[in-house]
Amino acid sequence: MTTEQVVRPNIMAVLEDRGYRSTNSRRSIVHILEEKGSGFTAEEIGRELPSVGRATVFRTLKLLLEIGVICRLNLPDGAPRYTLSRVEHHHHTVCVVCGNVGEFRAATIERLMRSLSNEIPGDVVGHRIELYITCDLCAKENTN
Amino acid sequence: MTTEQVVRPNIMAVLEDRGYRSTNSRRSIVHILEEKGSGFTAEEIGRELPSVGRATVFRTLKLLLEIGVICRLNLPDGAPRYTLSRVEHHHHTVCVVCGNVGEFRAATIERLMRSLSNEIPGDVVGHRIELYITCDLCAKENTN
DNA sequence: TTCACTAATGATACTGAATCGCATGACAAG
DNA sequence: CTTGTCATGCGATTCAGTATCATTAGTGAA
Repeated sequence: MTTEQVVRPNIMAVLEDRGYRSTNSRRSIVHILEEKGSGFTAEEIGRELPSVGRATVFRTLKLLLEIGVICRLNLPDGAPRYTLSRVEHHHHTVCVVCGNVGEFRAATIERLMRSLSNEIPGDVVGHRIELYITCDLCAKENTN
Repeated sequence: MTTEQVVRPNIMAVLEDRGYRSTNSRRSIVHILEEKGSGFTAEEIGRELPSVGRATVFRTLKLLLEIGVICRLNLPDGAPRYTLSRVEHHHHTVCVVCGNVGEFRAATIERLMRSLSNEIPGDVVGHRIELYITCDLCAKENTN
């Protein structure tokens, strides 16, 4: 019985609905994820859960990736960062200074992509958009 | 004196203009790049140039990346692929079946990105768009 | 509750991509 | 040709992720 505010469907429930077992390791990993919310690396998770094996962290992240509750982001440098996905289909903003990751949706983008598919040879099956930004926090720190 | 049709500025010249030396290794790597054009991996280059050290291949690719004559693409799986950049600013199509990479430009995208920057917190400093497609060739092979 | 089946785990070794450190070698300016 | 230094190749190393496998612990049925 916790007081955490879960803003999204219970991830463990999603796992169980798909026939995956609710284990201690998975619960604690998911718990960390919900705490961090975005921009975490596999390494970080592992460091915070020394009792959980390295392989299990990767296995679980892979699993969550497959069922679509997290996304993997390949930044230009550094280890890939994972982030909880709040909404079904979305894109990411990445701060080029601090590496923080945000999400956004824009219907105009989706419309544009659809219309673009006529000009592109082949069948468009998906797309990925990343906006590189300097977030307000980093911008402020720079001017000081 | 070769008969190759160089569609873009001589890469070696760009390197030299920046004060980098024109060496055998760099020349042969650049030569392969111009031959392949797009969608090559570092591994492939290395395989075709056994006389050139592994590290040198990566160092050279990194160098070319920095001066902007090639792009690195992080596909959902597999090693990153590099491609010569024909034009200043552009985006990529990646065939999810064969991994082939194409380039495209669309003024509408750039306009949209500009207008989007109002809705995004922070300063937008760049963007990256990848379209995942099944190319005509792969589509044809699948129906057979 | 107990049981048995099997998915999941942790430890460890391994892979493949990329980088580092360093001694040697090759450029290019004089 | 000489010289300073940039670039190279080699081998060791890092780093993310995976494979293997014996052991553990969920789970559904009895």
